[in-house]
Parts: sequence; structure tokens; C-alpha cells
Amino acid sequence: MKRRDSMPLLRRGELAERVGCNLETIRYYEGIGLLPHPPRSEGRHRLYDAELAKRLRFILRGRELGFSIEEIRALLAIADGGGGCAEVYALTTQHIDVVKRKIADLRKLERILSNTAARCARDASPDCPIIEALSAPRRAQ
Amino acid sequence: MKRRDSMPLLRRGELAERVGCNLETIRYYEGIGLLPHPPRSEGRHRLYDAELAKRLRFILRGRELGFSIEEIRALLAIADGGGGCAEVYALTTQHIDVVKRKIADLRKLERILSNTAARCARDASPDCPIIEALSAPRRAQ
DNA sequence: CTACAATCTGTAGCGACTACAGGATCAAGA
DNA sequence: TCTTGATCCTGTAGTCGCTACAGATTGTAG
Repeated sequence: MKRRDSMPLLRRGELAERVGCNLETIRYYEGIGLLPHPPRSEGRHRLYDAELAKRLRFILRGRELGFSIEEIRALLAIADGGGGCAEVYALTTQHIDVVKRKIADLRKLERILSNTAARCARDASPDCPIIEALSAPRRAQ
Repeated sequence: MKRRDSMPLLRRGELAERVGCNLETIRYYEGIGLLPHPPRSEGRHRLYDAELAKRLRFILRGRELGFSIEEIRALLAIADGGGGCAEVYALTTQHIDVVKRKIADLRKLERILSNTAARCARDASPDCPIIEALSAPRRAQ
């Protein structure tokens, strides 16, 4: 099931392109200890295998999903330690709450922006309701 | 209409506390030119009036709502220049789109997290579906 | 073999703050 | 009036999560 020529050890640039991240991001993750030091070529060029690529994808996806570096570090520690599915579950559901709160805030924001924009006459009126709305002394949600 | 003792010139710490931001943030905004240099006391302590407080609240609220410093700078420039309600309107509606996209992304994320979490058995199973889901090679949104 | 691309290293820069050190000033109590 | 302690002043360094750069080395195609 494992085609051995489909992933013949990638160099940093190739890996970056394949997973869709910046070249330097990989070195950064290695530097802060999220990615282990990969094996090197004769001339000290990093060589990544499928396992490292997978780990990198995990990190990147986690970042996309709004996990902080430290949260991802925790997730990886659990994964590395084997077992802890329950812990991963806890961390994830906890994160879901954060996401839900963000959504709620943004929807509130959207309402405010839409309302104020709607009130804004499209011609050059002297005092713009958007400015007034945003500089209100903290009330009127 | 203007009660003269309700706001008797605030010092930096007082203003920070009143608007609910960090003390240094105010100096930072002054440094990057979002807040004008305020008048000073004999001993060079900054003194803020209601106008400056309002401007600060505008900046802070804008940041909360996800505007970048440069977007806020633009908004303020328009407000300062008087008139340009149409421009403010344009900038704002443009921003509404950004907010809508953010909401959409977060909801997608929430779905993914919820789905994977739901699939996760609460006991310590050997390979956690969340880990697998997040390190999958980019497909299965 | 040569050219040129890719990688190596360390370090600096980004945005948007936040914290700190070492000194000056302010407001209140004795 | 003096003193004490809180607040403020300045400049600078640190934070997070990258991203970019410079100058040297290596890998590879022609």
C-alpha cells in the first residue's frame, strides 16, 4: 500500500511548496521545537520524510484552525505520548468554545457595521454616523 | 450643555483606566501618530480632554472590531478632513465583507472541530481521530 | 566544469502592543 | 513645609508568530 517513490525525501523548499507554507516557517517550527531536527544530506541540507511532512501539516492546520503554538505543542505532546485521546478531546472542545465566542463577537460587529453603514448617507454629510457610533463612550453594544 | 467639572483633564493612567486600555497603549498611539500630542502639565505630564478621550475610544473600538491600525488611520483622516462620509461608508462596507468571511471561516472551523471531536472516543484509544483529521494531506475540508 | 538555483546560518524586521529601568513630578498626610 | 509613595516621564527591550535578508555553501543541469 505504500508507494515508495511517491515521497523520496524532500528538501525544505519542496516540502514548503507541497504543504503550502513559507520556506522559513519550517525552520522556525524546528527552532521552537515543534518539528524535530530532520536528518541532513552530506552538505547539511535538511531532508524530510513523510512522517515529518505529516507533523508539519498537523501544525499548519492547527494554526489555520486558530490554535496557538502552545496549544499545538500540547496537542503534539499528547499525540507523541500516545494514548491521550481524551485529553485531545478536552483541548478541542475547549477550543470550540473559544471559536464560538469569536463568531458571536464578529456577528455583533457585523450588525454594528451594517447598521451604521446603512445610516450613512452616501453623499458627503458633515458628521458621519460611523465615526459617532465607534467613538461612543462604551455602551449601546 | 457642557458640564465643565465632569471631565477635568485626565492624566494618562486615569484615561487608560477610564477607556479600559493599557497605559502604554496610549503613548504608543501617540508615537505612531494616531493620537495627537496632548497638552502637558508644568512637569510635562500629559493631560487629556474629552475630545482626545473620544478619539482614543474610537481607535480602541476600531481595533476591537478588527480594523488594522492603518485602516483606522484612514478612517480618522477622513473624519479629520471632515466630509468624506462616502469614503467612510466604502471603507466600512468593505470591512463588512472581511468580517463576513471571518465568520464563515470560523463556522467552518467549528464544524470541523465538532465533527472530529464527536468522532473521538472519550477513552484512551490508540490513534486519535482528531490528530489524524488535522494531519491529513489536505482534502476533506 | 561551470553556472545558477537552492539551501545553509544568524540576525533583523514586521504589527501591535507590553514591560521595564531609572529618574522626575504630583498629591496627600504629618 | 516636608516627606512619602503613587504616578508619570523617557527610551529601550521583549512578546508572538512568523518573514525577509545577507553572505556563504551545496546541489544539479547543461
